[in-house]
Order: sequence, then structure tokens, then C-alpha cells
Amino acid sequence: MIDPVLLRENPDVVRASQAARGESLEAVDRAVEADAVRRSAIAAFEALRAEQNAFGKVVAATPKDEKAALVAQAQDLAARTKQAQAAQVEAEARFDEALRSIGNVIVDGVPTGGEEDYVLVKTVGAPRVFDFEPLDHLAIGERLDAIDMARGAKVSGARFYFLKGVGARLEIALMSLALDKALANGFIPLITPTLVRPEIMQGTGFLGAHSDEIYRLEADDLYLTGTSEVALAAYHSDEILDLVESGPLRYAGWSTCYRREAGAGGKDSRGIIRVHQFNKLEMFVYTTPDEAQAEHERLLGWQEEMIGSLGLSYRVIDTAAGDLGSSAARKFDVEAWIPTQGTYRELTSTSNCTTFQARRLGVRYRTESGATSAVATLNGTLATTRWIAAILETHQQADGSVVVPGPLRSYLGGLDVLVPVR
RNA sequence: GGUGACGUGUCCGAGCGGCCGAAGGAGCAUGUCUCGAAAACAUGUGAUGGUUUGCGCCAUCCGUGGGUUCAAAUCCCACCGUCACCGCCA
Repeated sequence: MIDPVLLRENPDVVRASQAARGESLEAVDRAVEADAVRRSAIAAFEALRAEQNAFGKVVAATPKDEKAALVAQAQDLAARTKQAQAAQVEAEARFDEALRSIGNVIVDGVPTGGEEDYVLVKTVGAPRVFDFEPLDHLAIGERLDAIDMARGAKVSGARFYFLKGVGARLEIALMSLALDKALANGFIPLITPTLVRPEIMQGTGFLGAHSDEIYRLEADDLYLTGTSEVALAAYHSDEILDLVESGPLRYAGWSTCYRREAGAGGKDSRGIIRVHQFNKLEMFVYTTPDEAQAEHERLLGWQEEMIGSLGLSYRVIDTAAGDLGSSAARKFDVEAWIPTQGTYRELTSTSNCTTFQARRLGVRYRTESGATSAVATLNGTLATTRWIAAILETHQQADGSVVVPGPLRSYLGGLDVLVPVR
């Protein structure tokens, strides 16, 4: 939810943001107007209510035998007040709806346009050149007896899989490496619920454009989360945080993630690139709005360090406004080179949601002057199951073995090469 | 799944349908005292929205949402949650 004060005082800033996203400018005008209607409705109701309150005191002070006449008068006033209140509730609802239809105001510098209009921030490391025909990650994984898609399909259907042996160990190693990285940077580990109530899903903004991506448990009216961001964002909902004295709150969420991949059709049907269930270590930060941009750079930095340390070549892109989720004001993706696809694929994503998400969830902090104000929230991936694909493909050898990147070895009991079993 | 008890401010904890944003404690802040601290004493100490140049004023909020009433923290209903016991259980 955008800041209503910004909308009222600087609607042009909001219009410019909507334009960059390729979204409705008319929504801004509607919201501005709804705000005016809302405020006059509030004033009208409150005037009546004040009158009613004052009258109530008179009634209370009147001797019992004289009350009847006054009560008759009060009934009329009560009816009018009730009507004005209904009008106010209606006006609030309209304004709220209009406000929610507007996406977060983008950060200055975010490229205008859609999915294709990203800006390449940098490219790090050259794609590996092979002197043999590289196998794709699933072929490698099968020879290592590390990935079993067939049995995944037998048990659960398409896009499900078993990670087995070194495959299972590799994922745990990756997650543990990421957790240690997070710990070293002051993050608090949090293993989150993966089933959440509807209002939490709504509040975190995931029931909007992506609602058909989400699994829902009808019998219990709960949703399976596609990322621990949902639980992490809602963790401090309706709380007032101390960020000024204690600094930013950084959480490292460890969870399994579930996605329906409804619109994916036949895309990435092979292997573990796009699956219904995977694990992820997610960074999530609550900080002050003026620190948000610097924190965003830090999150990106930690992601790059992780990917770089695993010997992957990658590039960083600054996502265009039209390709941002409604909550994000800016988003950077780090994409790693996938040799058999001849392209870069997203391994991490980090979003600066400024105060948008926090405003909807009621997460505030105490400013130096003692007032309360919406916090800024940021999130970013630090490891996911998908990384295994990039690692296997990048570090494969002609004989089908895979060299384990240095940082992962201690998490694999010193294992430095994964050897094929067939 | 069943039965029972309960949900009030940062915390504990009172609260007759009207004078209750809410007693009393604790905590916290400031001041007096002190060389300094502790103690003691005094004062202050919620959020949201509207309005105002400003001081301020007004409205709303006692788990959530409805209802009854001129008037609800207080009465009624539903839901959510917590605790206890019983049952069941990977």
C-alpha cells in the first residue's frame, strides 16, 4: 500500500511511477478523489457522533422520570449518526480499494518498461568453455544417482523429484553454507511456517497477480507459501519495532517452498529448474526507510559473494518497472550461466519493498522523535535447490564426475569430487 | 475431536450499561535530592484517523467481526487465539 500522504501531496510522483510500470494513471486520479470523499465523510460522521456523545451525557445526568422525552430525541440523532457512519465505512472501503490498486512507487533509476527492458548491471566471470560435450544437470544428476525425477513423478506427479545421496547432501550443504553466510552478517535464523492464513497471504501481497501460483488447502482454509518471505514479512505485523537504537532486524528464513507453476506450461519441464517444491534460504530485513537502498545493495552483495564463491559465472540485472511485483520498488536478479542452455538463469532475486509491504501489514518503528512510522522491508534469496543445476553443469568433467566447489566441501565431509555410479 | 476457564495499555491487574482511554501496581522518561548512584518523592508516559499555521480540539480503538441499546470494556451471537483436562495420533 502506498503512502496516502504522498498520494495526496504529490500525486504526480505516483503517476510517473505508474507510467513507468505501464499501469493505470487513472487509478491515481480515482484514489485522489476517493481520498477527498473519504475525508469529508469522516468529518460529517464525526460531527454527528460528537453531538450524540454530548447528548448522551445530558441524558445520563437527567433524573429518571424526565429521561423518556430526551430518549425520543436521541433516537433520531442516533439514526442519522448511524447513516453517516455507514457512509464513512463505505468511503473508507472505496479509498482502500483504490489505494491498493496502485503499485509501489519505484525507486529513482529503475528502468521503464516490461520484462525485456531490464538493464544489465554487470557480468562477472566468463561462461566456461568445454572441450567435451557437456551434459545437462539432470543427466549428470542421474549418473550421480543424485536426482530421481521418475520416482518423483510416480509418487507426486510432474515437477516433483527425489534428491538422493549426494544430491540430498548437496542441497543441505548449500543451505548450510548460506545459513552460515547469513549468520556471519548478523541474520537471525528462522524456520518458518509454510502454511498461512488467507489474511496473511493477502497482506503480503501474494494473492494479487500471482494467486493462481499458490496452493490452497480448501479443507483448512490455509495457503502453502511459495517463499518464506510470506511468514517473515508477517512475523512482525501490527508491531512497533525498535530500529533506531538496535539497528535493522535481519532474518534468515529456512523453508520449503511450494508453487503451482500454473502458467509455465511445458517450460523447463526437464530437471529441477522449475519444480513445485524446493528449499530456500531467504534473507529478510526490516529497516528504516532511509537505510533501505543501502541495505538493498548489501543484500545484492551477499548474493554475489555466494554465487561467486561457488565458481559460477553470473550477471546482475536491474529489473524494469513493469516486471516488478506490486510490492517492489526495485528488484535485482542475479542470474548464473547454465552451460547446456547457453543462457543465464535466475538464481536469486532481491527486492526493496520500501514501506509498501510494511504499511499493509502494520509494521512500524519508533522514530527518534518518538513518533511511529512505517518500516522498510527487503528480501533476497541466499540459496535454493535450483542452484544445484548450475553447480552440476558448470563443474562437470568429461568422465561424468563433478568437482565440488571449495566452500561446500566442509559441508560434505570433505568430499571434493562427486563420482558417477553408472 | 470433547469439556471447562480465559483474552483489558510495554507488562501485571481492577473494572456497577452512562461521570471509563479506562483504577492500582510495575516498567520507562524527566525533575528534586546526591560527589555520583540507589532509595524516596513529584510529574509525565498508547495507537490510528480527521481538523488546525500552531497550542489544541474532535472521533475511533479494551482479541476480531456482527447485534441489542438513546448509550457497550461491561449484555447477546459468531469467529480467532491461549491455558487445563479427557480422547485420538506418523
